[in-house]
Amino acid sequence: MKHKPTDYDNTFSIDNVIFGFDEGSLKVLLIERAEEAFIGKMALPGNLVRHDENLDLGASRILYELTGLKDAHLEQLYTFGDINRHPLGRVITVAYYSLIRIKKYKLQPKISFAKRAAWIPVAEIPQLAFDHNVIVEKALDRLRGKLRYKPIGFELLSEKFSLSQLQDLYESILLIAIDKRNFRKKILSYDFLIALNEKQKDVSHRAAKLYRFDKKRYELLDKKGINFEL
Amino acid sequence: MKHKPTDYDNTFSIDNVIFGFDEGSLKVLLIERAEEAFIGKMALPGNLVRHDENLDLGASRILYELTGLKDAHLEQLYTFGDINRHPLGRVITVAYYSLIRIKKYKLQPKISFAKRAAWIPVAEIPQLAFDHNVIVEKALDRLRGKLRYKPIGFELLSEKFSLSQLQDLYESILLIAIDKRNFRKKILSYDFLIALNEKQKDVSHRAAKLYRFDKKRYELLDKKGINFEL
DNA sequence: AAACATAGTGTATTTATTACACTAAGTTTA
DNA sequence: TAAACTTAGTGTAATAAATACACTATGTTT
Repeated sequence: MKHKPTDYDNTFSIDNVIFGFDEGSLKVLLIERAEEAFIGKMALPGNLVRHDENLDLGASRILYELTGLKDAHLEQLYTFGDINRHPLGRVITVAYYSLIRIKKYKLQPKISFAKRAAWIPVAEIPQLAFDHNVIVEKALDRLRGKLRYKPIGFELLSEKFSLSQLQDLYESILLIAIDKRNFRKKILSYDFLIALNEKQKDVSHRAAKLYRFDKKRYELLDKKGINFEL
Repeated sequence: MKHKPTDYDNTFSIDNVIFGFDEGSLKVLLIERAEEAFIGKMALPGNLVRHDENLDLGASRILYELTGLKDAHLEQLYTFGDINRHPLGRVITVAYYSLIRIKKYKLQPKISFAKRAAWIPVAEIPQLAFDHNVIVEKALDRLRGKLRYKPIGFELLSEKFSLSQLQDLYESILLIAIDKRNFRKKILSYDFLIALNEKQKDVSHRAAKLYRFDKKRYELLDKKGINFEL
């Protein structure tokens, strides 16, 4: 196989899979590409890493430039490097993922590379550029695995949430049904949820009590060797 | 920051963390480097990925060339890309890991890049080239996490093993003590261990019954949603 | 005031985990 | 050749965790 060098040969890119949860369903942050390759297609917010930039920092920068999001607490997911995954050259991409509260942020691309950014329900993801559908699947697997063993669901809900909202989140991401009483018993038994003196507003039925997740308490339990599991 | 191009700039490498278990302790496969950088230092078996080579295939090829090992069932671990991790240029490395039966293979480097290959107990790993100590730590974390939730311990033991050997393995990798009766009860309850009509030989005490892991049975249970957990 | 929607609560049963100590089968030693 | 040694192998009771299950409470809308 002959090697015709291009600007894209032997480059690294980063692609971010950002999950949010809104209106009862899990969503992914996608951009519409304004440049080749795959111009006009939806894609994960990703771009080339700079020569003088660490991967983790590159991931944050790229996410910010393409969507306006900051402080997303990105975690590395997997690296995709098939020979022909990029039409313009040999580009391997390191995928990162993160969970965020959708409502806290406004989407606003900072560079023209992205025409727009939007939250798309996981069930409605179209065919994406490159191997990005595969990357999203991998991220979903990871999210589902992690959700069971780490108390990360809260990162997707607003600061204050009701137990029913939390249960909904688990049920809709893991695609399982959970008994209400058992769920409450279990999640409260860990003692990392703080009941607030506050209720839901603007609901047309009995308002639910609100809770918040106390990270410090969780870390204490974790250090003691008490492992969360739903 | 100015960019002085070198042969190593913008290249990808692969580093393999291969675990084995022998004489009651966990070991890692290391090579002695015969080329720059870090000539003479111990390192993980790793090298640059070819331009026309997928990452997974590259990992197998590199492992074979440097150690003689084949069919190691490598799994991707993590990608390390700090700017200064490689003294000769910007090289990001994709780490893979695998568990193998030490006794089944003979170590024999196929190219001069590696002066020799050797199994080194995890507790005695010296300072390695590049960021390879960090990579080994990451692989250890992953191994420990996985050992608890997937029946992978068998990949480190010979085909036929006794329950005590298996328990030893868990205890020495996870650094915990396990009750003998409870361990046996639990591991046998999963029904994926087949008792053989065979006993240990060449031991100077009562010989233990041998078992083998039945992968098909495990996969059946897994499909039924029965999750292994030690 | 009745209908509606979601919040909130307890108990009994089943299943899993833990703690715990002796006998069995071989080998080595005196 | 018997005693000492080494590791294999086994069961039960007590405790803790998971499950199954249905009604009342609180507020809103009609």
